Amino acid sequence: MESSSTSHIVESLTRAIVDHRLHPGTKLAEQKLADHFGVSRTLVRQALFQLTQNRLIRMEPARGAFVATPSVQEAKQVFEVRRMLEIEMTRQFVRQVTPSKIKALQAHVAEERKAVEQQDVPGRTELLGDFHVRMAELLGNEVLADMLRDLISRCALITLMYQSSHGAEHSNDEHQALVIALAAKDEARAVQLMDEHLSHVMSELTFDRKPPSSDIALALS
Amino acid sequence: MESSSTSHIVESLTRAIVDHRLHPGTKLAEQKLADHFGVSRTLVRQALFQLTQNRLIRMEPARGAFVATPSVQEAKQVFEVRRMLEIEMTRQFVRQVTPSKIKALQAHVAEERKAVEQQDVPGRTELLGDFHVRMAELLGNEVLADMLRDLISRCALITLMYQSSHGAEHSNDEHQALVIALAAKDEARAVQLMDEHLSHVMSELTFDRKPPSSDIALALS
DNA sequence: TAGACTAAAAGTGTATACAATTTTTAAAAA
DNA sequence: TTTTTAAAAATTGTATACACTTTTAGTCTA
Repeated sequence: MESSSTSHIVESLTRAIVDHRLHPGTKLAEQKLADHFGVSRTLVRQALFQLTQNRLIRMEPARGAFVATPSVQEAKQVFEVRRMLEIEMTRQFVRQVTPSKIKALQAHVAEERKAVEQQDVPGRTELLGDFHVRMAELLGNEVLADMLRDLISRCALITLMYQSSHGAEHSNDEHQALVIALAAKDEARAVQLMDEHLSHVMSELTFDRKPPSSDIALALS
Repeated sequence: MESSSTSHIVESLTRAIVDHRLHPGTKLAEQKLADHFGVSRTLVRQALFQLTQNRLIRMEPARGAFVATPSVQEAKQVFEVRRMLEIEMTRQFVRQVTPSKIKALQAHVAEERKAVEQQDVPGRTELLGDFHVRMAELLGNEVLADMLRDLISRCALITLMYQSSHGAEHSNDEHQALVIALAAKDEARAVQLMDEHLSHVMSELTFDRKPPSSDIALALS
């Protein structure tokens, strides 16, 4: 397209994977990516190595890069780690909640609702994930926010592989209920709601894989 | 040295940083690293980009790579995230504890003690960190273990920047006490001990920076 | 001596070249 | 028709080349 650099490629590919335009298992041929971004393979390669660290792709020696296909076990563990982080995050949030933070979350939930109603699938996926990152940011913990961003990106992959029914409006409702509990400073209830929310997202996964598809040129256009 | 590849360089540099042979702020000149590893800059560069993702190094445009110098704020946030993860990990550990898992942890603590007594500084640092990773592994959550590995690597950097008194034997004692509580399936006490342990490690940090040093050739030999 | 300017040296950012490996294609054999 | 084999094409892994930027060293000036 235009001005680039490794990080631009990383972001673009991440976005494509999280938005489900690139499916698990898709081969990421270096030259094709290089052509698409208008750069040399060198830069593409650097980007791919970075994405390897997030577990969004895997590289097989001499065979190239593929969009990751997380196993059932990995999927469960990712959600388990999210649960660990977010339960404690919720506790802390309640302890240092302020009206402006509640307002920020309410505004976010409203945006979610709009995206759900308009059936804006990529938009609502992003917003539903961002809710959790937003909580971390409002808590003032950027390290936590970064970590959750990574985990949620992986969840987007997992969701695509294993999700049968997409409980989008359901998640939105649960976010809303959580914000109410946070505003009421009801720690026990907030924690319970967050726990149930994550359990619920996870319980909607059906652990029988579907086969992946594979056209990278189209996905990135 | 010998056979290489990007991941070998990543591991070698990670090790050097975690073991305090490379100090925060040290310039990582690409050609020097390339010469040291007997490869071209291409591979070094790929490794550096990967290390960027772990926050072990930072890259400044046109100025090169440096060992990261985490801010006070970042340091506190890293420990906070560890606390979140490890408190919940402790809860779960108690719930699914078995004699063989306790044995494994006891063996680990014994190794720690040996390293502390022999004043094997790099060895004890690694072992004291690995205790936490080991718990995650015994819990069967590899995703969690990976995440803790990264966080603990960052803690090694932070420790070097901000730690005044090294409470190595103290940490070892706290690990030992924790294992006893785990074995007794005393959830409340185990969680409390883990919480205090992390608070304690963090409280030993003195947040007034020291200046970094800088010879990479020596550090890697 | 200290500061500002300039030229040389060193270092980073990107593309390209080429060897080694894998994948594809096509032909031959069962 | 299916399987095997072999050659060709495509792809990855690594090194090198070169433009551009930053750093360094030295010279000139105040």
